[in-house]
Amino acid sequence: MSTAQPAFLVDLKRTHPCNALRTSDLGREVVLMGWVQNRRDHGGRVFIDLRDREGLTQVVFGPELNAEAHALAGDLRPEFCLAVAGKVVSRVSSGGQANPRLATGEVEIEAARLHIFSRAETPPFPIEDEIDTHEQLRLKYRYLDLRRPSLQRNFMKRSQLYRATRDYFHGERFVELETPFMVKYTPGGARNFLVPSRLNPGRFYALAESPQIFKQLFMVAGFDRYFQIVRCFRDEDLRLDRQPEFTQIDVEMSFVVEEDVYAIMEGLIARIWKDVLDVAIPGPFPRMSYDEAVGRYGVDKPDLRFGLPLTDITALVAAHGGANVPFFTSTLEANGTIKALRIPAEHASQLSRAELDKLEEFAKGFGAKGLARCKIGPAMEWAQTPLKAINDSPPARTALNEALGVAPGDIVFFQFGAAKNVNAVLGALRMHFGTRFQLIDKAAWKFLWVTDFPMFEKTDQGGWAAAHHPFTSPKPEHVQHLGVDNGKVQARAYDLVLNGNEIAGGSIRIHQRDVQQKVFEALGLEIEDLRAKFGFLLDAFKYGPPPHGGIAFGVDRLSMLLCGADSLRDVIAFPKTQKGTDLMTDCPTEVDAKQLDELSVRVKV
RNA sequence: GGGGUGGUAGUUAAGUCGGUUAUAACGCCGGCCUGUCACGCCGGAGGCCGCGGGUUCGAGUCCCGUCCACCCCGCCA
Repeated sequence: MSTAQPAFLVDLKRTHPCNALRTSDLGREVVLMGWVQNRRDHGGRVFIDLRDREGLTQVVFGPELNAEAHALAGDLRPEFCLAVAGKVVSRVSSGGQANPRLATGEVEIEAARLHIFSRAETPPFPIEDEIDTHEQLRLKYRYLDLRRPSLQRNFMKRSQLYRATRDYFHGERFVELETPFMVKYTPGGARNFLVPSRLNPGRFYALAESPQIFKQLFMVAGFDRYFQIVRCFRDEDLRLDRQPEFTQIDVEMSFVVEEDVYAIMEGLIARIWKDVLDVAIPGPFPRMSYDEAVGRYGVDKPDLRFGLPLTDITALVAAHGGANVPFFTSTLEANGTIKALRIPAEHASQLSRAELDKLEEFAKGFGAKGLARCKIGPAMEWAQTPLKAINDSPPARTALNEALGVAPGDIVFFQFGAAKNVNAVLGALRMHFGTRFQLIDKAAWKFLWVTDFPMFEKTDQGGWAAAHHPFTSPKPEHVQHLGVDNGKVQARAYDLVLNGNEIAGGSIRIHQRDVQQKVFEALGLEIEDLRAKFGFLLDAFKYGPPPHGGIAFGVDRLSMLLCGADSLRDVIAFPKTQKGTDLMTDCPTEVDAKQLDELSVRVKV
């Protein structure tokens, strides 16, 4: 009986992982442990593929090799966990063929002993890379999903990413420091998860959205260079690339300006790409202002792997008095923006009438009222378009054609109205076409620093909110506008963008109390309010705060890009669903009345 | 808060105009097989058609509601 072989694990240790053996190991006595990938039973000859996180090795059983093991091998089923001891032999010399698709395909193990550690029920889905299973099921049986080689590769890469990060920062004299997860609740920004305090009835901790203030206090404390790989929590709606708890590489440095931060982070990226993918990422990365990014690409995180830039034609149209084109004149009257996206003829010709019509629905999904377009005719006239009145104003048409750089056969898409909506729609449309026309080089790594962000954004209530966060330093030359003309103030903030994804964001912080005070005031925060919320920070800044700045990377997104994964859930071991539930543990749950009572919490539902 | 897609055997899917016993593939179970590697051959089992109502002689199919998962908008300082 198999259970009567306790020698395994005690005096028979695993000698190799399952991807290690080659013809150079022929004749060696080895012990492998792992899971059954597959069994091919020919009666007098039984083959199994034994799998561990490294790979596969074929094991062969035969009555003349070991009768007991051969008999037991008949019982084996996928995902049984077992140990095999035997000799490495050549498949060809043993009368078979090599399998060129396996790293270990020239050899096999002749099983002299077999020990079944545990049997397995039939798994709900096969443990292999190419599975076509609803994610619901994968999440319920996450421990089986995680057995799949592709996910194991992802997590081994993520582990390397962590190692590269720690190695790099320690080499640059950063100190790894921890900050609390249970912190003071501050309204504004992302919603917080709350933790009731049993010892302080009626009071709550918040789970930290980020270690922002604490890392600044590390700078006040003189740690100079800090980093941390840290979990953060935000109670916002979820997406493909957003989880309620996520991980950041959090960084803060004293005595730096923007260029110092860029240089250190470019070094980090180069190190990570070298160590994880063995790819060289030369710096420095290109820079682009927020205005240019939004102007040319419609978004503050442009994907530079392909072109298709947007063109703002508002001024040109205005210069021609709207050219008697209804959409143009009404937009000008409303002080709106007019932008265009040109699709060159070579791509435009692929678009059927039906597809063009469907694009309008696509645009509406991003807030468009419609999607005006025109086709450039042989004589450069605007055809098939609600803007056909332009053809009655040849000078205006010529000027626009020139600005757009169009040629016959091109199709141009237009948006009119508030700049924010115009950019959102055309930016999304541009990305759509990038994919649709396969313009995106999948192997490219296009890094970009986006700089010169606005300091504030208008809120729906007509007030101002911090675009980054309220500790971001305004540009010194803009401090005079604080509270006077907030829209003019630019921040010393920056984002690192990779292939159209924001992978990091940060800023040079305010270290002068008076400037901090002015920013708070510009945001409309009351003084007492301020003292209550951020008094400790203002107090800290009384005691010689150094100039400082930092950045935080979204590690999950970074891992996703490094792994080429389609979803954040493929690089987070135990992710939540879009409703924030865990299908494996069935969480969150209700709690019993006694527990609630102890916490002085009453539940309304 | 809003829009979209999906839920039928263990899994992935098909299921026409509402009509007989709900199909297929893979998987699973039993048997045979000494060179397979998507092994092969023979045989077999397996269904709350997400859930709850309704219409109908009759519902997987039509209607209403609801739950779950996924994608997107809003949201994410």
